[in-house]
Amino acid sequence: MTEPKVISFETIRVACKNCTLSTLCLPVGLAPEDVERLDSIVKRNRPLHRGDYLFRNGERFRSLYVVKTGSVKTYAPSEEGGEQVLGFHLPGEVVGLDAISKEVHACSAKVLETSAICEVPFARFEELSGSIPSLQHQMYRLLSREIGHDTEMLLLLGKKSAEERLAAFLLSMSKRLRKRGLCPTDFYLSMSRHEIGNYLGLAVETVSRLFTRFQEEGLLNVDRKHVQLLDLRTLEAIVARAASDQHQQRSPEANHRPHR
Amino acid sequence: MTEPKVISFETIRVACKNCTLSTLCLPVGLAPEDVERLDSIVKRNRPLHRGDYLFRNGERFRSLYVVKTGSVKTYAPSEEGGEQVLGFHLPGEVVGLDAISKEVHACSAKVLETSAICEVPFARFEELSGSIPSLQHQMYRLLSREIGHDTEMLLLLGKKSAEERLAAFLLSMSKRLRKRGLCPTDFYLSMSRHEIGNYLGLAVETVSRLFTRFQEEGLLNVDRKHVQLLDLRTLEAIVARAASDQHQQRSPEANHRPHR
DNA sequence: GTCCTTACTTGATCCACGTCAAATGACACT
DNA sequence: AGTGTCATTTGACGTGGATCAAGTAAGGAC
Repeated sequence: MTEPKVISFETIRVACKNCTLSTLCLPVGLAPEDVERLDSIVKRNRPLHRGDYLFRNGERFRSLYVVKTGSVKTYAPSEEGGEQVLGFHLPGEVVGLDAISKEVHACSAKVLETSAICEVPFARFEELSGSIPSLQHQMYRLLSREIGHDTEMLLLLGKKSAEERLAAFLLSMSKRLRKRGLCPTDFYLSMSRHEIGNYLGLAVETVSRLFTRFQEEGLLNVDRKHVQLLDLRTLEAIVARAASDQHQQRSPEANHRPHR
Repeated sequence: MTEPKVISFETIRVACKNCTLSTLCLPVGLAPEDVERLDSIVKRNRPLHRGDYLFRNGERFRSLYVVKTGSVKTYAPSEEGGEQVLGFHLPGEVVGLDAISKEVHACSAKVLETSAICEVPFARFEELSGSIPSLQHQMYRLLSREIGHDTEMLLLLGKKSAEERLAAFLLSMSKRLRKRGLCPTDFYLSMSRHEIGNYLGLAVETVSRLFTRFQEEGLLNVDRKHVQLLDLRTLEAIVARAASDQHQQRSPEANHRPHR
């Protein structure tokens, strides 16, 4: 409110219709006037900084948040500082979807680096989506995609080795960066080794050793938080390996009773 | 059409408004005429039997399925018969939510025992939900709840020991049966040890040994697929234990830079 | 009933990864 | 530059649970 000039500049720059994420975040085929309506309910707060919270565990659910730039981690804290990292959220991704059902946040969302975040008050969004079919459709898809993603993580945590997990994590980052037009082979990790390990169900030491080993094997270069993927092909092979090598269970259910 | 009496009896019996699951499955406060509308799009097929599929991996997504009686497992098959069991679905639970986004089923759903299943064609449901706000709301909540549930599983697979996993699984069954008015301490497991192990990320042998040990410790009785939980309190303590014992990580992020 | 298949159990090893310990390196603050 | 803090790395070791290997028992076909 101190500098109208800045505000108006920001207003233009950040409108949904100009957002570089619009293909990720807006429903395809949304009529311009509907984009306006959506735009009008989205709040654009000042940039947040490392350590800031979007919301905390236990707070009442009010809004969804869309990462515009930067990154956010969500985690379920337990007493005594223990926590389970639930996810890392990159630009274009929505945070807070799990809280819709309970109306209370079951996890906390913390900003990992200076980030721009859009806030979408859910009650208003829900109302709006009732009158814009393609918005509703997009929301169903968004929620469903999140379920699909969690499902992949279940597979990862349930069946894969440490090596496969880290490879999958790196490729996931790579794929998501590519989708956003960022370099998929050369990026900074805004989270610590500790957080990566926690997320993947591994000890920090294991993560560290794997980075070292991957580097020795020429799959990547690491320097601190900077990662350069050198051999996507092999990394993919490592992830895919799980399917064939592992748990070679000769599906005893496959040929169940011929139940004529 | 041979016995109108039976047909009409069935028609009445299975209508949504008479369904014993309605409090689980219908939005609260749905107007009677809206229930009718929902009812009219729901298909009620003949009972399915063990081994039947609701849908398979790769098929085009058309409908959601609601388990009315019986149970269903969903799993992601990989070549050579390996698979990851994604979930077991009890009466009142919806199957297929993860396929909305991709329009193709990424997993298969197989019936574990003779079951009655309602089919809800999604396109028609989606349309309907656009004109019934509370139906839309319920759908958002349903999808969100699924995300929350997956999130719990992530924690389970990422951080908990074999013992904790099995205890959590049994308590989850118990809780869900209780919600449906069924006996929460005495039930049959319609899935094999193998499937339980797969679901929990454990080897069959480990599951078997744990059942034996839990029985020795007086926590439950098992006989084949029949389980009687004797000491819910202790089982809960085992699950909760994870929070305090495990990964006693003194959250290095907790007191991050005081970023004044 | 017998045979056969497959589920489950139990015991004996093995190893991937967690845990413990210590050294090193970044970065922030003075 | 000097110091303290904390992230990361590296090494040594221990263990939970996977894997391998029988043995047992239940259910289905005939």
